[in-house]
Order: sequence, then structure tokens, then C-alpha cells
Amino acid sequence: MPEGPELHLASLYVNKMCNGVVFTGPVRKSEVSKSPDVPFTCEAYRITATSRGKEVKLTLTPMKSDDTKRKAKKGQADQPMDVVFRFGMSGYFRFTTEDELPKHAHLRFYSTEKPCRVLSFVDARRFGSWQHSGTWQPSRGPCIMFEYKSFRENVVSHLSDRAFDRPICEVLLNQKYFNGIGNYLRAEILFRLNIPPFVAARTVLEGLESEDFCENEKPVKNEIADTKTSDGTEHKRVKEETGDLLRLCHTVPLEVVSLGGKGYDPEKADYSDFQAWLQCYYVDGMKSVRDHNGRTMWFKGDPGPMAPKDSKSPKAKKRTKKEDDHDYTDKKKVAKSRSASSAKKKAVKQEAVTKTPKREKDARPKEAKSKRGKTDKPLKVNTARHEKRSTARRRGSSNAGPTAAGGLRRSRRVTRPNGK
DNA sequence: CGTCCACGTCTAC
DNA sequence: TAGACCTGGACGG
Repeated sequence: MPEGPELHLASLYVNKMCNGVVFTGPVRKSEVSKSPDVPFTCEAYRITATSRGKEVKLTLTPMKSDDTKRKAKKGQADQPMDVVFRFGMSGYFRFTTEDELPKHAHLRFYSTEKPCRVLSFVDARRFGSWQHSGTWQPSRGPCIMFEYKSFRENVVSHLSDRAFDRPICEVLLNQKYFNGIGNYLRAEILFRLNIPPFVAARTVLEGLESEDFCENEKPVKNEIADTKTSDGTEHKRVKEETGDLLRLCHTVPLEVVSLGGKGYDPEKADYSDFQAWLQCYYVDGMKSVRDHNGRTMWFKGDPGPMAPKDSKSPKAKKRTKKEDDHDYTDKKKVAKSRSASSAKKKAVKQEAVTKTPKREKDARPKEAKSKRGKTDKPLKVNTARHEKRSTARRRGSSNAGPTAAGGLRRSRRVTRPNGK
């Protein structure tokens, strides 16, 4: 989930769910988490949230009480504390009753409610992190959504930075300049402007002004015009996006925010709106290649001059040694055995804490290129009916597969929503 | 069962 | 510029 829009939706979720709720006691961390303990405990405090780019900050505010004046009990906080979170690949917040704690709830805030409810930072992969008494990470630039003006100025005034020597698609992931842009957003943004992903960033950006002169232009609705070409293939022509690249880095993420909860609230695990919103990322018919950092770049048309020279011979990687395979990752599937009886301590299977070494990569280059004429597949499969994503599922280039941002599991939509 | 893939950083050679 | 860090879902055999 986590790109700028999801982090912001997470902050809205926290503010909505925790409005009026009183929290109490210490902040609790899971056994397996490597992030720092949060040294905060208070009889009664409130929680509010804000977001900036790809970070969310929770503010824990002690409530006034008689105790406060009487010099609260030792250890009790009387000053607010900020905890800054980064979501990694799988982080999110959930507010549930105590007995419905989600799996992987690594940091928890307990309310004073009767059936106690808990605000949890949930993160299955644990790539996320938090820092107490924190501030926004200094190395990250202004938020693309809510600090638009300074975001623009920061980019435009630093175009001489060597960072802009790289392909635009890779620079868009540089959080020092594009705090909030992630893998699906870079694809959607470049796609809207038809910018080849592997063109030098400076080339694409030079000439843009610090000021956004489009700001007041009415957002011309993107018209979609279906046209038939000689070969009978149906094409959809996207009519002019308003604004330059930097403006789209601001408006496109905001479109996701406006989609609402669907994008975030895992509760209603309904990502259909989000899926329908995607025009390029993981969309059937689009191309994809690994960028120089091993991340999949989705695009249409020309990849651009700086495209990876197919260099990475993924296959050359060969098997990784076999020797070490003894991961003692005791997989005790949570046998939902409802041993309601006493001892609840050990019952809670902990995530493996073994330090077992060597496991394979996450983003490792894979098969590449497989040029294929556009021949078959006139991408107009609305006939469907039972249509199980039966479509070819070649990786490395040219098209989709399952699972993606926001959980784009299952079949991919093949036709644009507004395409007729 | 095993392999591949995933919305992102981090640090170490 | 590679790995490291993780879990789990989709798929293939």
C-alpha cells in the first residue's frame, strides 16, 4: 500500500478512528520488532496523526488531570511525544478490539474503553520502522501532495545535482526530491505524459519553472477517444493531461487520496476502485522492465535511451549455493486451536527469531526481454464472462501478472473503465 | 511442494 | 550497485 497517498490515508484513518478515544498505559511493542521501544506511558492521552510524503507522525498528547498538577507518578508522561513511522512495503494502521489484534501488530496503543480497543501498526514484512521523539527524516524532501510549492522549488533549484543524471523513472523514486512517489505512482505519472521512463531526468525537467503556471487552469477532463486504425486494433487516445511532470507528481497522488478509504482501509479489502484507477501499473498490455535498481518499471511505448542494456543476465545468476539450507523457521501455522484455557502466553506463536542466514533476494533481476510483436492480443477483451486471467503471464517484459499495489490480486482489468 | 513476486529503504563491499 | 531485511500470495509441477 504504502506510497504517499496511502500514508496520508493512514493518517486520516487514525484521526477518524481515534477521535475522542482516550488511550492509557504504555505503548507496547512486539517481541520480534527491531524498531526501538517507545518510552511513553500515561494514564490518559490522545492520538492524532499527520503525514508528509512517505512518513506518518503520531502525536501522543497527555490529557490534563489533577494528577498532572500533583506531579504525576514517576514515569508518567506529561508532555506530548511524536512517533514517526515509515511503512516499508507492508505497513498500515488498524484500530481493533484487543482480541482481534491483527497478526504482525508490532506497535500498539491501548484505549481505556470497556472492551479495550487498540491502535496497531501492522507490518507483515517488517521493512517499516518508527522512531520515537522523532521528526520528519531530514534527508527527505517536501511532500509532493501537501508541500507542493516547496517540492517544486526543491527540484527546480537542484537540477544540477548529479542525482538528475539518472533516468527520470529512477529519479522519481529519490525521496530527497520526490517524497511520496513510489513504484506505481512513477508509472502512472510518466504514462499520463507519455514520457519514456529511461530518458535522463534533467532533460525532462530542465525548463520547468519553480512556479506552477497551471495552477489555476481548470482541470480539463481527460477525454478518451476511441479510434479504429487500419489494422482494426482499437486504440484509446488520451487527450492532453494538464500540467507538467512536477504538477502531475502532485495531482496524480491526490487522485488516489480522493478515491478514499478503498485505497487504504484494509477493512473493506476492496481495491476495485484503485485497480480501476490504474492506467499503466500492472495493467495488461503494458510493458515492464527492471530498472537499474531492480525495480519493475511499467510503461507503454518507447523505453528511452537509458534503458538497462538488458545487461543483467538474470539467468547467469545461476542457483545460489544450496549448502546452507537449514532455516529453522519453525512455521507453526496458527492452528486456530482455541485453547481458551489459561496460559495465553506461549500460545501466541512468535514469529521466527532465528538469525538463519542466506535467503534469496527480493528484487532480483529475472528473465528479460522477449520481444514480441504486438501481433495478437487486440486488448479489447470485454467479452470475458469467465475470463480467468488466462492471458499469458510472461515476466521480464510485456505484461501483467497478479498481485500489486494495494493488493491487485486476482485478474487484471483489461479494458479502461471509461473506454466506452 | 518450490519459485517468483510485491506499494521501500538501508549499509556495506 | 549489489545484497539484506521479511512474510505471504499466486502459480507451476
